Amino acid sequence: MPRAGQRPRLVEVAERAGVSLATASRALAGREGVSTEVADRIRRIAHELGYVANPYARTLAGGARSTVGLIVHQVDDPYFSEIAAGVIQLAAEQGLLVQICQSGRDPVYELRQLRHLIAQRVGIILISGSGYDDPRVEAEARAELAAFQDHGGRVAAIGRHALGVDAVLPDNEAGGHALAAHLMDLGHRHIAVAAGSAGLTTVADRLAGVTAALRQRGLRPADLTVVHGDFTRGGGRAATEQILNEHPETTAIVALNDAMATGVLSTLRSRRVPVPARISVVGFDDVSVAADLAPSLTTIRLPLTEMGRTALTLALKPRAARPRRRATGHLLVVRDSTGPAPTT
Amino acid sequence: MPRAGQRPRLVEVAERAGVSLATASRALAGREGVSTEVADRIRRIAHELGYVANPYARTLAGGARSTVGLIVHQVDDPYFSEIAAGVIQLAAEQGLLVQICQSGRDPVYELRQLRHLIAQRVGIILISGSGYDDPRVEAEARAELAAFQDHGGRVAAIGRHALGVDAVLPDNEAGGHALAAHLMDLGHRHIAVAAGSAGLTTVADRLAGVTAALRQRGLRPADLTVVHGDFTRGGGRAATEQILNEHPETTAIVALNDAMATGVLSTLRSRRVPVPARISVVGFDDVSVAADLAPSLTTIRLPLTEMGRTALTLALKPRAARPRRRATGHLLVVRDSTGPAPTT
DNA sequence: GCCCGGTACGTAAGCGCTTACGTAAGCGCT
DNA sequence: AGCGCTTACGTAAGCGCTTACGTACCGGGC
Repeated sequence: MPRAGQRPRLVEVAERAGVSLATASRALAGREGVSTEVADRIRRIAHELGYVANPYARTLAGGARSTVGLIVHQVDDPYFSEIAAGVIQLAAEQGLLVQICQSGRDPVYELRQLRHLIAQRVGIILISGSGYDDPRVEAEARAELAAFQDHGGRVAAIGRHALGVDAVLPDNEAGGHALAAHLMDLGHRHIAVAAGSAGLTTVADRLAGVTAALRQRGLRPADLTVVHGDFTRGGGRAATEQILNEHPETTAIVALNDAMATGVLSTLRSRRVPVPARISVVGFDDVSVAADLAPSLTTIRLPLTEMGRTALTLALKPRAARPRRRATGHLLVVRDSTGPAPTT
Repeated sequence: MPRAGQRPRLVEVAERAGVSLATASRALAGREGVSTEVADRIRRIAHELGYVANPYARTLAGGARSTVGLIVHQVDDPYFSEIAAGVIQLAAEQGLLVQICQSGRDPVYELRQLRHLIAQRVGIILISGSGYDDPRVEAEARAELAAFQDHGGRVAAIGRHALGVDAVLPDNEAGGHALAAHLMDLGHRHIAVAAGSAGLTTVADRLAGVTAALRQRGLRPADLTVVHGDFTRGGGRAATEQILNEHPETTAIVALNDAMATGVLSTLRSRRVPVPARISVVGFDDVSVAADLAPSLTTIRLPLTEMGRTALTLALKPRAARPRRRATGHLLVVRDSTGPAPTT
């Protein structure tokens, strides 16, 4: 008998179908050992009753955990919100729930969030955002994730390669290379980099691509100005001030992500420096507003939403012998923020 | 005895403390009926063991549900991602987990997500984004939420008032009024509105504010051009095309949110229409990129992140006799996209 | 001295589900 | 007919926790 005002339970479904709890459970789980007619009848009745399994009971009883934990640095950063959108989309299609956490770019806090998710017994953990250069923290995260996987959890990372788990990896080095090459093709020789914190692996990788391109064309790394700061709009502003003051000969600024590029453009505008006539600017990521900045931003396109989907797809597959890696590819999108180097 | 490689259970804590399961549970829940010394000892041991309650078992047994479901239209829309950031922040402070769902601006799909969250037995539901003008769907959502609350769930809405639940309500009408007044102060008399879908209550409310301001100053509503479209960047682009083609006398465009305003600016730029010299543009919401568009956008500031926090705060309080309402206030932020009406 | 009430704890019954194991029926085979 | 094997289902034991109820003990009032 259905209890008034309560959600139907599996027993109700089973009773209505005239079968036992076990059979009903098996039928709804799509497990074998139930004849087709009976299974169909059970499913039909479940649907009629609006039955939805209680995930707490299901998980407690040892069934599949159906929630995925997503760790981002900051949801209101478009880089992460676009990734999150991809994850949430695919999760909804698969009937999974997404629990989202912010780490605030703090490795220690991130570790705490990670432990919290594991304690909450999520089935899948997706961890996005640059890794940290601090071997201690990375090692702890690695160990925690390894243990989690040994107990049947699944993990995928987005944009970090040092965790020993499946990963979706943007082509950071190649992208950095393409940006620098593009600027040099335009005649720029005095290039400055607005880089994020030195402790982020993403920063290091992108920077490596830039310096490689310079070296390839005969410039010495010493010719490159690199200013580190926050990997955010504010960091871009600060870096630009410093570049303008200390390296006035600069004709092009490479911001290592679009958030910083936004700050760079903002400062140049308020300083009335014409872009790209006097200084060219490039970003990295191609978040969706990049095309709407003024001038619209030349940048490296990463398929952010797709990256989110891919990461979840990896995590839904059974664990492989060795961590899988998916490169994202990269695409230089040339817009209005870059132009020929000014002829002195 | 601790089972190898498993997370500690409450029994382990209880055994180590030499007490029964019940006492351990009471102590950790901070319930009374346990002497201070014993409770302290239990808590200390739990901490030493790294014990974290299994939320599935806890919820199944009838304890407090500790997860909050957040429904947004689209996470990668800054309006929602900034709200989400506020919710996630506060949730983390409170030790709650946030499950996030996208409705994709589809009322039917939204209803499905809502039912899904309820079926998942979340404890709190936060539902953000404009309401729909479709009384059938709203009524169903209302009924679903009422039943959910009757079973002890808590609900708060952000930006919708027809759900019969606690709500954080942006000052849509007053904001619309302020925008129109600002433009008229600048001498504009040929104003067009790039409005979102007519079926969204937010659109209707903001539009009402605009027309009220016009009427107040002696313009007839017929003098106002209103073009409906998607409540997105693309919708803003389309609306602008139509306005330029069919109402060339227009000197100011009111976009009813910043996403549309972005599209408006984008189209005006590609059409080489000087802003604000020839046409002024205003938006609504003040998402964080609004200041970085070119020209920077005059808009109505809503405390988005704060709104997310406030909504969760409301939901954490016990239900009141009548739904509570919190107005957000509004602030006209004048930037570079508005200027005096051109002297013909 | 006894009874009463309160406090501090233990006992055990679930919460709704999954699944190992048991069982009965049906089949083909010798 | 009897055997074993498979298939289709039922039985019941938990998963880890909360909580209603029971019990032991202590102090105070008459």
